[in-house]
Amino acid sequence: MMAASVKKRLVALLGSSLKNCLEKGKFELAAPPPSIEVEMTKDTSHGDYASNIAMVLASQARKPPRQIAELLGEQIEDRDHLLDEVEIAGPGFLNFFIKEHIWTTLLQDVDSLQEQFGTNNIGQGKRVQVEFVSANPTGPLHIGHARGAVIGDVMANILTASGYNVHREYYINDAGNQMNNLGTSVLLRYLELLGKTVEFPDNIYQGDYIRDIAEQIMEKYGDTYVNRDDDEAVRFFTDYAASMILDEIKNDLKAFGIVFDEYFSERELYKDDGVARLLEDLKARGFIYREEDTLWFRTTDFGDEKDRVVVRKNGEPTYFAADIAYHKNKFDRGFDTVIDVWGADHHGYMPRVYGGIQALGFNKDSLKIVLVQLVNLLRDGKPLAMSTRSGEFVTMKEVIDEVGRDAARYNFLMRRSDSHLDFDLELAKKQSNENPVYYVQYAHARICSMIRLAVDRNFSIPRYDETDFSRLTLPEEVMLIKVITRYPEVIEGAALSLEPHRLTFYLNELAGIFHSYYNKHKVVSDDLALSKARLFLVNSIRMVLNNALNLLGVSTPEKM
RNA sequence: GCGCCCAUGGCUCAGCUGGAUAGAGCGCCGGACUACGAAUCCGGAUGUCGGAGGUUCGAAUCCUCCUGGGCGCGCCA
Repeated sequence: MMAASVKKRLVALLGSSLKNCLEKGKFELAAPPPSIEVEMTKDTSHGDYASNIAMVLASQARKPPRQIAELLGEQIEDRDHLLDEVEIAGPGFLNFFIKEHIWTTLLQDVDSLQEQFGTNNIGQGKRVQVEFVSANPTGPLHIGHARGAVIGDVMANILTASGYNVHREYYINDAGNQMNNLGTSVLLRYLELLGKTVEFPDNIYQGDYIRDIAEQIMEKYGDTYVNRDDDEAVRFFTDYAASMILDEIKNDLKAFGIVFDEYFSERELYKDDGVARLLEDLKARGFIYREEDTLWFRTTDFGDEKDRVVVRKNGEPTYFAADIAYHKNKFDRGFDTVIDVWGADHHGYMPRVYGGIQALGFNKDSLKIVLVQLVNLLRDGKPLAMSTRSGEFVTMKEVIDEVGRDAARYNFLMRRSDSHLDFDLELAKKQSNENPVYYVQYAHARICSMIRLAVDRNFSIPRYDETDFSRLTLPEEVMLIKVITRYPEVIEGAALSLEPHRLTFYLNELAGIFHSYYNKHKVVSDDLALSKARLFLVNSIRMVLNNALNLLGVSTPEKM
């Protein structure tokens, strides 16, 4: 059974205190009470937690904030004896000083939950789809895709750990002009290989992988297609190439530790005239109009800067038309929340997609679009030029092969996703203090090493009930305990804000406090009870490091 | 030109959804292994939070304008 967090218990205490005040007529409110916020303090001289509720209430209660704080403080009924002291400070903060032994009681969760420690149930089983990567199968994944891939993957992990029922999906854009370009590119290369003189237009894909696929087709089918440049031939080359490339994409993702529940093909949407029927539906709802042989969606109704074409003059639906159908499909599958992870270069596309789902009657809030800024790939501080079409790019696979999966993943998680990221290959490769992933992994390995030593000396990791926590009196130990017990809140916050980077920052903090503690104090000593208590503590740290790194998809080495 | 995002120590970035004296890492200088792993630790300097107004008990955070950067503005995806 998970213990309620101290924060939640304080919120509850304040809630009933407020109720008492109102019932006893200590003050009156002109409006319904706002939700009560309790925050961890930055400075321990302000206690462990603080609430600003008195200041928030001041204007509607028409009393000075400090007076409100006094009244609230008096009416707190601390039946569980959580508190040493409630202090009124500054302009009207209520500062809570928690009894020290309360913290150690929270460590019971680490012992009883083990690998599950840190999980929560804010999701309550709600179904969430996370759609990410979704690169066209026109070439291998490159470094920019890698960042979105990791962020989407870890976000999905965090949501799973928060009680959501998560579905990971990759949308394959395999139905547009770019695909025809791909087919044509391979066809032309194929013809060239067979000795034909061919001209390559500018918009053709030129990477080596195009040539590889052309060679493969040549080996398999000889010159079967040499005199055919008709639509059917192009379609064959397109399908063949797309399938090869998609397989490679799947392999690369797998090597990066990323596995999808579903690869959803854009072509699915066209089956049974799905897109056409959707457009009819929208037309019936009055959002579609015709102008000069094209069909327009009135996205300006939803704040877009101009209306968008859904069916071109040549009669073909646009990518956008399919995308509305796709989002409808998502909601029809019963997801409560749909999350799209996009490259930030698509941000201008957001209003029309939000418009699309609203036109269909879905709630705007049920779609969350997370933008991931593009990555600048550097080597020794110098930028590497990249362009998919010209074939000059560093693939995701090359990056993983060069710097390693752990370092690559961790590097992508060290910044908030909407912030630009410089990814320096040489820096990411360094096994040094410039590379935070090793800092955290080293803490884990160090603890494992310590435990090995302790076991050699016939210690065992004590259970919670066998541990004498009164021996953990050092300030560093109290600090460590507090940071450990904060871990579940970090996950909850990361899940609510869809911000995976919070975990890496937390891990760096935890590892830092541990390393410092380690250098200052000996865990395994002649003092049996003390050693056991400290072993329990460091093993709890190990557990948190293990659980958090698992969520990040980063390994937890026992030796380095 | 219009729209979106960003601007925080020398550099790279956090800042928990408006809280108290704005924090890390790197870099720089000086120290710590006959002690559970030195990929570690300890000590030392650095800020008009791009600028100007506004909102309120309180602003790096919210609103307006300006400056400087990134991206977008296809019947491409």
